[in-house]
This record gives sequence, structure tokens and C-alpha cells, in this order.
Amino acid sequence: MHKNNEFIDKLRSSGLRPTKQRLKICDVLFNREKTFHFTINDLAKIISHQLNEKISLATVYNTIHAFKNKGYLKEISINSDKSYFDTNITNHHHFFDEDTHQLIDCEEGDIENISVKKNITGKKIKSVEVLIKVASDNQNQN
Amino acid sequence: MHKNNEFIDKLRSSGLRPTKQRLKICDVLFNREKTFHFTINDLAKIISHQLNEKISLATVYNTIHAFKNKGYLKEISINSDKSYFDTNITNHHHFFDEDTHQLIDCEEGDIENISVKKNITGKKIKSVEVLIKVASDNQNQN
DNA sequence: GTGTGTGCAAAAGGTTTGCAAGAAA
DNA sequence: TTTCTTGCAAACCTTTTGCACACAC
Repeated sequence: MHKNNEFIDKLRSSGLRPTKQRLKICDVLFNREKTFHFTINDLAKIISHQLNEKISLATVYNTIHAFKNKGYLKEISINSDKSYFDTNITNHHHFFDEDTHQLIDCEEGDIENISVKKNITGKKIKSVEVLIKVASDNQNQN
Repeated sequence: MHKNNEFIDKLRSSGLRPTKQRLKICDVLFNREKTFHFTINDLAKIISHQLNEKISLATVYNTIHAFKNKGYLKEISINSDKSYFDTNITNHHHFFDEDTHQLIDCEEGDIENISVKKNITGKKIKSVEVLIKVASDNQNQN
């Protein structure tokens, strides 16, 4: 919780009021060394079980969407029943482990730059995402 | 409906009984020139509104999953509230138009081969999918 | 005090499931 | 007749919404 003031500034500077709930979520998401991949459900579980705090699900959804809109989180394109988010907002790609349903960041250099040679008339490229699905050798393909 | 026998053989050969419903769905999906991208809802609408036939939603889900498992369809990785399927089962990538929610196939050559330089220990790469999100120039980014 | 944010419960939307009736082999 | 498939409704899960109350400023 030692980055609290940092979080308060961050929220204030983007027009979000630094409420208790938002600060708690900041603490879970951003007060860590490594990137964090999660679903809303993951996050809610961490808050309620691990931290024994109670934040309404609706508030978690609200906050995550607010953070995403402010650019503090990225949503990852995976075909899944739930949405996955990533605290790493740099341009990067992902491995998705089909056995464990875990995401792993690709680092720069793991994949060469993608050059897209086709244009859609009147449209601009907003993002290019690569998803590499992996599974144990003796697993049936998705 | 002139490919009916072909469909019957296809289904039989993969251990699926060629029922009226499955043949109708085959007709909608595979009796066309170009690739077809769709959601279950799209498909159900075509069947009920356009063709005025009645197939239970559960059966549509059943059939699409069976077809996917047999390799007749591909599911596309998009973060969306619904699942998108593709009748083009070759290795290829996609544009996703954020304005219209339409998918467009990338043809071979539109994107250079992706070389993945990282390995996940004990895991095998099952697929590499590229998703290029596009939108009108004056649109806010996703 | 004003405007935002929170929490709860209800609703919505997509997908899955259980089971009885029907069709294919 | 045996096995697979269908259809319906209910259940399930994630996500969204409406509204009263509480909190930040």
C-alpha cells in the first residue's frame, strides 16, 4: 500500500475520484513487479478472499472499465466467455495456454514486427494483436 | 441445395448423422462462393427469417460445435460478448471492423509469416492468430 | 450542497444442460 | 430396437442497468 499517493495522483489527474475502492483495486493491479493478467472474476476473488475486503461486483466492473478507458489497462482479444485484461499497456503480444487458461506476455523480440500489406478503404488500423495458443503436446487442438 | 449428397457424405464420414437440421445448416454455411463469418445468432436469424425454417437454438449450438470439433469451422479469437466462426479453415488472419463488427479475411501475402522465437517449456504451438482492428479515422480507439 | 461513485438486486444476453420425444441406423 | 439427435425450458455465467444512499470535493 506504499504507493497510495501515487495512485491518488494518477486517479485525480485523469478525473477519477480516488475512492477507497478504486485505491484498493489500484493496489491489487499496479503494486506489483510483473504484469498481471486477469478476469473480473479473478480480481473480485483476490479482493474478497485474499484481502477479505468487500467491493461490489458492479463497482469492480465500473472501475476496470474506467481504467481501461483511461488507458491504464488493455483488454486482450481472446475468444472466451469472459474478458481478460492486462496491466501491461505497451504494444505486445500473448501466448495463451489452453490447458491452464493463462496468458503469458511476449516480450519484444519474441515476435518480429508484423507488416500489414492490405488496407481497408476509409479505415485506419487501431491495433495489431497476435495470439499464440499453446497446449501440452498430447492435447487435442482447440 | 444442389450439394446435398456431398454434405451427406461429409457428415457420414465424420460420424455425424445427416439429419434435416444439419443439412440445412451445411447448406447455409458451405453452399456459397466466399468465406462466411458469423455468430450463432446470425446463423439462427438466417435460418428462421430468411429461410422461414425452424431449428431449435440448442440444435444450432450443437451442430456448430460438432462442426468445429470436426474441423469444418474455425472459431476466431475476438474479445466479444459472442463467438465468431469462420467457414475458411485455412491458416489465415483477420481484420475486425470495430464500426460494423464485421470480420474480413486476410489473404496470403497480406501479412508476412509470423516467426515466434520464444518457446513455452513443455507446450506446443497450436495456432498463431493475428487480429487487426480497424475503425474509421475519426473514431476513438478501443 | 453538488455531483460522482457505490452497492444491491434485478435484468439482460449468450451459452449450456437435462430430459422426454423423435428420427436415423 | 438401439443409439443419436432434437427441442424446449430451465439453468448458468458474465456483464449491464436502475436507483437509493454515501462519499469526495
